Amino acid sequence: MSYEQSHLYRLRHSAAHLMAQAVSELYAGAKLSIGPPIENGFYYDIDFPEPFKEDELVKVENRMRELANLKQPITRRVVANKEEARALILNGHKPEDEPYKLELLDAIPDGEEVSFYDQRAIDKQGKERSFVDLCRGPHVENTSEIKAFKLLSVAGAYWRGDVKNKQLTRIYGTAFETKDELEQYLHNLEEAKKRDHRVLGRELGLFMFSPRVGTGLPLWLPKGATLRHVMTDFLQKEQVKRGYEPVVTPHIGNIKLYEKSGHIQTYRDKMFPFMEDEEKETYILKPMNCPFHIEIYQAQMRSYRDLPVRYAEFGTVHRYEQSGEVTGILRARGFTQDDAHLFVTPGQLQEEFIGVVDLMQTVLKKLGLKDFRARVGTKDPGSDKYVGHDDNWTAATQAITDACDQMQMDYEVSPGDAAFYGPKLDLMIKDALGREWQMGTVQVDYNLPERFELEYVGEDSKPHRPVMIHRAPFGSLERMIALLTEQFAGAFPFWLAPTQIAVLPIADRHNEAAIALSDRLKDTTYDTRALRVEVDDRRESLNKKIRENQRMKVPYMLILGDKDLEAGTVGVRDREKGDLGAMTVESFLSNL
RNA sequence: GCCGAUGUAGCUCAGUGGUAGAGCAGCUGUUUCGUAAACAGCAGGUCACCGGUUCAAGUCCGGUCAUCGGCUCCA
Repeated sequence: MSYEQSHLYRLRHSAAHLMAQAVSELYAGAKLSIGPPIENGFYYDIDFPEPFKEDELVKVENRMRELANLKQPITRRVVANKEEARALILNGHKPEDEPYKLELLDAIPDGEEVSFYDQRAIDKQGKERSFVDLCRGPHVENTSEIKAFKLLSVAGAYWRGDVKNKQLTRIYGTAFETKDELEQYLHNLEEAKKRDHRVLGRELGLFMFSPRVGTGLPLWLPKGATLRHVMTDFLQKEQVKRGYEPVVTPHIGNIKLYEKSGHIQTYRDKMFPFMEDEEKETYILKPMNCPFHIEIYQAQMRSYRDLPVRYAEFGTVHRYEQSGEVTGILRARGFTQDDAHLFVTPGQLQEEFIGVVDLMQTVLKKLGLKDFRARVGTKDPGSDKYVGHDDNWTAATQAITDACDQMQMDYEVSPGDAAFYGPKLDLMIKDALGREWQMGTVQVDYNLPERFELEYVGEDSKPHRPVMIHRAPFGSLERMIALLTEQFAGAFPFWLAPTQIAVLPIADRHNEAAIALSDRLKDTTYDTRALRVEVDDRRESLNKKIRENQRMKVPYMLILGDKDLEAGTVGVRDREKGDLGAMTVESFLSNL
């Protein structure tokens, strides 16, 4: 049974109504809009006459409890027509008091059933308490079923999700069948916070931010920088195998290039302020790498025999994200895309797209990510933010879905989630707090080749227009590292761990042997790279060294004391399994 | 950007208008240790910043900045 059909879903929906009833009683003039159940709870968007503060949640909660205890039966009422519905919404109020509900009513197509949910009861003072809401339902049968609930937070939310509309106050809450389940959920939330990449990023020494550098501009620390290198090494090797060629391009470029690409027109408000030189030329900090790669493509005549051309670059870009949306390295203002642009003939598009999907599947497998979904972002017909001809959009969308079908990649089509220049396939994954983020992406682009008048000479000696594929299997190194950190709770798999092995001498007299062991390990190649080893020769107890290396999630600790020097062994401790006992270095290495 | 919240030592946090505190980390000394914190001492602060109220502000009020949750937007 799906969540939408479950009793829990109805319970949460009813909890939203109960909250609306409490709010209506407590705040005269509060206008209700919508209040649906969501993945982990519910919310209700309300237009309050005065700002609603978070500390008022307790008051609302208490009132909800009182109303729940009245054991109000919840009944469904279907009205005959919109006039009757209108009267029921207004219930003696003026139309301007119920603008949102009336708008919702107007949006219901004629002929469709219009239903209301009604809950009412007589309280101890003999007064009738009631609440009627325009609603499709379904609901539970009685408000007394709503026992385990909690209001969580207050947020602003635009009416109908449109910034041009008024911002309403959204109150988030959650409800469960039992108090235990509620407690468990709240406990899990606390646990999830410990996995937050911002917390682990600091504890593990991966990256930092400084107010003296700027919002959303991460500083990569040695351990984090190592992680980046391991990831880029891996991907680079995969790409070389698949015929990609590396390129490197600057961080800034002349604005004219970006005017031609269309970025300035569509992207201006997301770009850092422009720079002007003494000759009055304007430069921009690049928000995307594509125009530079296009310049490289265009620098010479291209034959159909040269195609596909695949230019790859770990390109650092800067985007001026709104202050409220910067989130650690999940959403930074400076980040590095594992970018590549493929210039292909229309006939090669399908095969190349499949090749990219195959690369992505390889990457996901290596990273150990399973819990993701694929989304095909298509054009929202109602929006004017897109560039390019409809025919090309249709062909590109077809190419994407065909490739996915052939690669047996399950996907959902999501209108409105295309890039401004073309449709795309995105890989979506959730972070520790359950928020979904886009990681890898492949985008088909007929638009930029046209804007830049890209050509190749075909078999017929005539010029033809190539198609471009933009793709980034990680998406960005920053976001991918954030997501991996949260997925693994900081305990990266061995091949990825910034420090793979810590050598722990028990006493000072073992330091020399520890360093020798470390040197030997560093000369050992694992997964095409030298092993990453650290010696912990601080004058601390063994227990303390173990504790701290355990906290740093180092996969293996090699402990070296008198017994080992004598026997020619090391004490091996596994991050998960604990003490594995003494063994020779050879047998340790062969088990890696 | 907008709505709400938070900002005290490197980190986690206490401090209820009257002389800024703890644990961990750091430093110094002692300890040389076999699988998750040895012991002792020392040092560490413009209580985010600016302004106001008050005899007196970490504490009350206003503004700014940063961070956190959400909306919109995005890799």
